[in-house]
Amino acid sequence: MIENEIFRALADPTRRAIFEKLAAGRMNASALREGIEISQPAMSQHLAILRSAGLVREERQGRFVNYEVDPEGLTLIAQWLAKYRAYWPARIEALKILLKDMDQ
Amino acid sequence: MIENEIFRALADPTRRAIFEKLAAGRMNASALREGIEISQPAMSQHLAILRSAGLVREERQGRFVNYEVDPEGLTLIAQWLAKYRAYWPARIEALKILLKDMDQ
DNA sequence: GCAATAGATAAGCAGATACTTATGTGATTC
DNA sequence: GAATCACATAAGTATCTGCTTATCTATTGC
Repeated sequence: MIENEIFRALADPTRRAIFEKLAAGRMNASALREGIEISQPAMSQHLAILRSAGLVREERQGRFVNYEVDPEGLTLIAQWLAKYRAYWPARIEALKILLKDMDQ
Repeated sequence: MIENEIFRALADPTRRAIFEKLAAGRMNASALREGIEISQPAMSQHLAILRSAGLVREERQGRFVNYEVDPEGLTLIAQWLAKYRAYWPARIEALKILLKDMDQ
């Protein structure tokens, strides 16, 4: 089940940091390592897990591999979250702003 | 960091099942065990983790302890998700419906 | 072809996690 | 007040996770 992979992937703070960095723009694996203290194999392993969860996708460009956020994973989280909307507080401003953006 | 606790808590499929069951309505720990094959201590441990993550809250009622969904945890996930709204696909129907509900 | 570079994969290991059984704690019932 | 019930906590253990070092694969440039 992919839902399980998504939450497992995000359970690790290093992977969330990698994901956040990717959200700033597509980047190859070496560039991702800058600023995060992490070995090359560890980064490669984290990216494989994020990719398998559908949170990230890759595109090989010569001997570089560019990674970027995959909207599919985010959509699945949004769907999971939507199941519990009965419990959300009346105002979640961030989401209101989101919807306004979407309608423009 | 609570964000970390939330994602760690949701990384376990048994805990997500417990959370989902609680979303149907407040329930005590014994009632929660019905339908899920899990020992009493295991349930108690899972509930402690969900509670510590802010996903669930408890209210003691005599010798029973009623658990219910805590909106705080869900709000934090929504905020985390909102950070990446630039990557959401143009239409996430579930969330649109949510906002319409909220405006009424 | 050969060296260098970007990245993936393999194997091993220390620490974390989710379970188990056993026991403790607090409230209820008789 | 003794037994019972609902639940929490403790301690031990098998399994999982994330790291490490070592090695492999694929691409580039000479």
